[in-house]
Amino acid sequence: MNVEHDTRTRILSTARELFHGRSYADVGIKEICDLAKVQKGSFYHFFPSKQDLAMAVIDDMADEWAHGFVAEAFDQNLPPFERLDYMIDAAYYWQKAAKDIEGRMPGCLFGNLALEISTRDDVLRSKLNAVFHKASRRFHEALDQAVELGEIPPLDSEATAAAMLAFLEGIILLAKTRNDPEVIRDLGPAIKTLRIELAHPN
Amino acid sequence: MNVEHDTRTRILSTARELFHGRSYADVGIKEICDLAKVQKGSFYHFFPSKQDLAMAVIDDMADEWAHGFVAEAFDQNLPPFERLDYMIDAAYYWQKAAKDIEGRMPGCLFGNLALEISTRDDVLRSKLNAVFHKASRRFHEALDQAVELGEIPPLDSEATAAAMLAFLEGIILLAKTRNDPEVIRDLGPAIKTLRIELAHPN
DNA sequence: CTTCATGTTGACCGACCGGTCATCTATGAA
DNA sequence: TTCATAGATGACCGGTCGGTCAACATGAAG
Repeated sequence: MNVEHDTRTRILSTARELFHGRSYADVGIKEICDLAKVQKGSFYHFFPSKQDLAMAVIDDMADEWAHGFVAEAFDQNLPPFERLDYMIDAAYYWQKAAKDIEGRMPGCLFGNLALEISTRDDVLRSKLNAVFHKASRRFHEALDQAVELGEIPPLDSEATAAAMLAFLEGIILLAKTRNDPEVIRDLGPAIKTLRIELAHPN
Repeated sequence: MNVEHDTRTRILSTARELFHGRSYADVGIKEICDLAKVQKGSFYHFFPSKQDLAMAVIDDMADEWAHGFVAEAFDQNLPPFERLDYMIDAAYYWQKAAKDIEGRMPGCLFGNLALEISTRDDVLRSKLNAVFHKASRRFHEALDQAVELGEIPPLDSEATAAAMLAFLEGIILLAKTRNDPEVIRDLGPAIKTLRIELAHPN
């Protein structure tokens, strides 16, 4: 039932917000429970450990992402390169909205978590790696279609896709460090200029 | 004297290693003291707080960086675009060496700290921002020289420089998440394809 | 020999950490 | 009506956190 899982959902969304806005280590279970109006024992009824919570948070966010503006941006009806612009725009507006409300740019939850915990927790690292891999596939698709349509010459679309994702994460990192979402808008469009050639056989 | 500052130096380099290999929040002062063979009271004789330690660590690393392989990579005698290749190579070999020794990729200390603490500590954030700004100046210089030499058409060299730095941070992030330094070598060279055009007056 | 600054020592502080647990309540099937 | 199960409660655990402090060692200047 809905009510049964309501507690779990409240924990999940509260944790996601806090992890995103601060960091994994900096947010305690007590704080999550207080904000979600859940008792600690209740928390551990749904999540065996903080690590499990993090896993669930990543899954949750990845789902919402995939079915949300990522699905919009990578709409098959859009010309491939417009999807890139859409993605940059979406990132910009999201970060800007967050900053307008909270005064600071949270950045990308996945990027944040990846840098914070991937040296400490291999399970979470590989989960985040999977999220990135899946995201990179969208870029890959778009690039292949752009080649098919003759919009760009053939290239190593898989590597270029990964490079584009890296660039996206990189500008979000820089923007967060400057606490200025405009960085995303200023640098973002350069994502379309990234190219990795096909390795030619020798 | 040397010996007088030896304790401070030991704290500093131990903290740098631990922060780089794990994270700011995950490393306690006790652990730093134990590894550096320093008493806790002694620690607080040199650093008023953990935040001050972080500041010193960032300064320390930024100095070593600037006078180390960054100075080498951006050697004025190298052709501008070869400096970019050099920088990517240096990042690759450094991360690879670290992984071979410790089994995991530490990534970029500045990037790690930036994503972890820039929403929590504005002082540290702005210090990290300054480090990035300084690093971006090297790219800027190289780009301006490439234009002067007629190697590339004129472009918005400041924005492109920032984009290149973002890309570098992005591929290190991705590589760390995949725990595979090869990502840097595979995607890195694409840094040379990044371009942001000059905004034309309308 | 005294004074003073620089540094060292380790016990100590309250707060908080992630996590446990016995106990209680609500619900719905048999 | 009974009983099992899912969930809620909050006290409690050992350990660690960042940080403090009074006492003490050392060595150079007067």
